[in-house]
Amino acid sequence: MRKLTAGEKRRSGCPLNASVEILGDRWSLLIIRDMMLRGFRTYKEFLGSYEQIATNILADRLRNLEKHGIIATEEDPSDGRKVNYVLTKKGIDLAPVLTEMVLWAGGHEKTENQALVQLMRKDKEAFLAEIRARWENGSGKKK
Amino acid sequence: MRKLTAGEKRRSGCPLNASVEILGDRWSLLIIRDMMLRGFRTYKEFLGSYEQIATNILADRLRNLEKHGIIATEEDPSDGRKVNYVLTKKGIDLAPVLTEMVLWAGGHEKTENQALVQLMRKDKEAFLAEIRARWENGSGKKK
DNA sequence: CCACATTACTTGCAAAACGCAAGTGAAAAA
DNA sequence: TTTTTCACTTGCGTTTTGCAAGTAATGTGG
Repeated sequence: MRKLTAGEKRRSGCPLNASVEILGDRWSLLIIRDMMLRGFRTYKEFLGSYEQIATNILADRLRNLEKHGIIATEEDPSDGRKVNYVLTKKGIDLAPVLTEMVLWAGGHEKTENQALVQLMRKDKEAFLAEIRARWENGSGKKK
Repeated sequence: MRKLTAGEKRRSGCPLNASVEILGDRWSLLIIRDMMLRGFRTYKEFLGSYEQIATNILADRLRNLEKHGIIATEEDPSDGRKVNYVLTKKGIDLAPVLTEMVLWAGGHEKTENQALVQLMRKDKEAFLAEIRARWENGSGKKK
């Protein structure tokens, strides 16, 4: 559990408020999604995602997620220009949050990717177990 | 499932993106929390909540939640000044999302109300069933 | 019945966040 | 060695947020 750094003050001690202060914007969870579900790791990959985040916002969000210990950076051993972003344990633990948000919208809004929704709905625990397994062995990539 | 009204365009069809576009701000989920967990129903009660939302933001967020069919308004039979806000089925269905966000922050951030976190952790399904039951019989209030 | 209180807002304005377009510097590729 | 790629930063206009104050409708006490 990280401490709050100097300037930070929470509006309240409520756990939901903490989540909302850290993740409550239009981009942070989409970045997590791209890492968790699509195996994205680089700035360029995030920029290529369908929702078209702006470059400065992406840089800001990555900084923020790292500051909160949700992602970490690694330098690419084979390419000095690249920065690889990876989920930490804290980041992987957001899988149930993402899942419930997908299920909620999948059931109440007109959305695509109903295949994913069906998969999650059919066996939520198996789905979560697979994500955890993928990240436990380092890569975050599908086998 | 509601249709998108004229001016609205989703950045993508991803269900997570839909959730984030509807609920991804610093206040909407706190309002849902106050309704779901504390039985709040009026503008004044929301204003009195610990996080101190501004009056114009509250009005805007309530409008938005109603527009998305997450809450509904009822006029108070005994007091013509009051407007009672209640969760719809779609709103109640956000309970798992709230729960997972509470559990995540409860486990990874320094927060208060660990009693709630423990309760959710110990038997998540029972907790969700109780919330649904409370709202099924109309009131949303604890017995 | 009349003054005052309460409820649910709206309005105005300053500050912060967001988003687009363009630019930069370091490393790799041609 | 020139060009391309990658991960950003900077400038600037627009939108959102947040504070303070105001308003209209309804209810209450004397």
